Amino acid sequence: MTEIDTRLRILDAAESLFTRYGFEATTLRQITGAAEVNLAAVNYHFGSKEELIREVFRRRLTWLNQQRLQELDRLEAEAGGKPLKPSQILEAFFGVALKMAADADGGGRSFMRLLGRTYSKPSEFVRGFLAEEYAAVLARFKSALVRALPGVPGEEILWRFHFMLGAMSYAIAGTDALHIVAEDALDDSDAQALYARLMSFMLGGLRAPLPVLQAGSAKRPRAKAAA
Amino acid sequence: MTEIDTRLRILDAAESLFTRYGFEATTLRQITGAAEVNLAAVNYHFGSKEELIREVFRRRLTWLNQQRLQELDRLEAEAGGKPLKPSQILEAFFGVALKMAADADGGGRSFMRLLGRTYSKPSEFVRGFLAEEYAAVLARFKSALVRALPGVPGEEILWRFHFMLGAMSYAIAGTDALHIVAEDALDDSDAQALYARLMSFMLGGLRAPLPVLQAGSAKRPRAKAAA
DNA sequence: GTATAATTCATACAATCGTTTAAAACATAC
DNA sequence: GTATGTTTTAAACGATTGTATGAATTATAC
Repeated sequence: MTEIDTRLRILDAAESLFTRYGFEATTLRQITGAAEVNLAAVNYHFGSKEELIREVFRRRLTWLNQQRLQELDRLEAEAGGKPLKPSQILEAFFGVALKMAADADGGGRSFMRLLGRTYSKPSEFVRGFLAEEYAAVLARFKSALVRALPGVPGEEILWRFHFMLGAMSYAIAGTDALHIVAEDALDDSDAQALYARLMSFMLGGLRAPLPVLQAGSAKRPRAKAAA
Repeated sequence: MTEIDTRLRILDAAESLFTRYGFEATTLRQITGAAEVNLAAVNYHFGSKEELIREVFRRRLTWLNQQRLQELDRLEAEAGGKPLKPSQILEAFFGVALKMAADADGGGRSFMRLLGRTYSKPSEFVRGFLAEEYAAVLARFKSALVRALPGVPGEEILWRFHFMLGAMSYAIAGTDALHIVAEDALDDSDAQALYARLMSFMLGGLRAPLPVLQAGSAKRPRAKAAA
C-alpha cells in the first residue's frame, strides 16, 4: 500500500464517517478501522485529528468552488457584458453542488451532506477556514446577482443567498424529519427532480417582493441592546 | 436548592452548551459546572446524558408546536371555512419560532439555534423523537397550505416546506460563514428585519412557478410521505 | 423531637479518547 | 549487496469520558 493510497483511504473513510456521526463522535479508531490502516497512520500523515478534518474539507471544497467560479466565468464570457439571468447564476452555484451531491461513485454525495450540516455548526476551527474558502466565491456571485436583479439591494441579496444555502443544505441532507427522502437512496431521476424543485423555489424567493422593513431598523454600528 | 431548581439549572446550562459545542463535544462536567450543581446530579435527575438531551428538546419543542397549532386553530376559526392566506400560515409556523428565537431572556434563542442545526444531524436517537413531535404539526400545516395554494400539489408543498425549514434554520443559526450576523447579538429590530426578510423570501419560494419535472421522474410509490 | 425519604456530595470506576513511541517492514539509491 | 529514508506496526501513554457508589446532607412526615 503506497503512501498516497493510505492517505486517500483515510480521507474517504473519514468523510463517510463524519457524515454519519459528526466530527466529535467519530473516533480515529473507527476511521482507521474502516480504512483498514493502522491507527497511527492518521497522526503520521495528517498530524492530528483536527488537521484531518480540515483536509477532508479542503480536498473537495476547493475543487467545488473552483468549478463554481469557472462556470460563472464561462457564463459571463458568453453573455459578453450583459447581466446574466438569475437562473443561470443559481445554476452555476447550486447546480455544481447538486451534481456533486448526486455523484454516488465519486463520494461527493457524502461530502455535500457533511458540508451542509457543517455550515450550521462551524466547529470553531473549521469556521475560519470555511469563511476563507468562501469569501471570494461569495463576492463574485453576489455581484453577479446584484447585476442580474437591479431592484434588489446588495444586503438583501446576501440574506437571500444565506436562505438559499439553508434550503440547499436541507435538500441535500435530506433530513427525514419530513419522511420525504430515504436516507441513502437518491437515484438520478430523484436528483434531477430535487434539483428542479429546489431551483424553482430559490428563484421564487430570490425574486420575491422586497420585505417592508421597519423604519428604525436601518443598520447602525452594532453595540446596542434590545430597544 | 430544591429539586426542580437543580433540574432547571441543568437543562438551561445544557441547552446553552449544546448550542455552542454540540452534543458530543459537551461534557457532563461542563454542564454541571456551568449549572453549579454536582456532577452526579445529571444521572440522578435524568438517568443518562442521552435522556438529558431528549429532555432539553422535549421541554421547548412540545411547547413550540402547541403554540403553532393553537395559532393555526385561531386563524382557521377566524376565517370561518375559507382558505387562509399563505402568509398567515407561514406566520403561524415560523413566526412563533422566530419570536422564540428572538427572546433572549427566556433562553429560547439558544434553543432555536440548537434545533436548527439538529434537523440536519439527527443523532440517531433524537431522530425518532423529533419526527414524532413533528408529525401532527406538519400534517396540519401541509393541509392548510394545500388549501391555500390550489395550484401547488401536495408533494410540492412538502418539499417547499422542507426548503423553508432549511432557510429558517440557517437564518436563526446565523452561520457567519457569510459574515452577516454577529454570533451572539440579535436585538429586537434585527430580529424583526430578519423575520421580514425570511418571510418574503419564503413566500416567494412557496408561490413560485412549478418546476418542470422530467417525464421519467414521475414518483413511483415510495414509502408514503407524511400523511 | 425522631424516623424516613429525597437529594447532594466527593470520590472512584472502567472504558475510551487522541497521541506518542520505538522497533519492524518496506522502498529507493548507490 | 549495503545504506538511507520512508511508511507501517503493535503497544502504551496520560487524560478525559459517562456512570456508579456510599456516605453526608437536607427535606418531609409523624
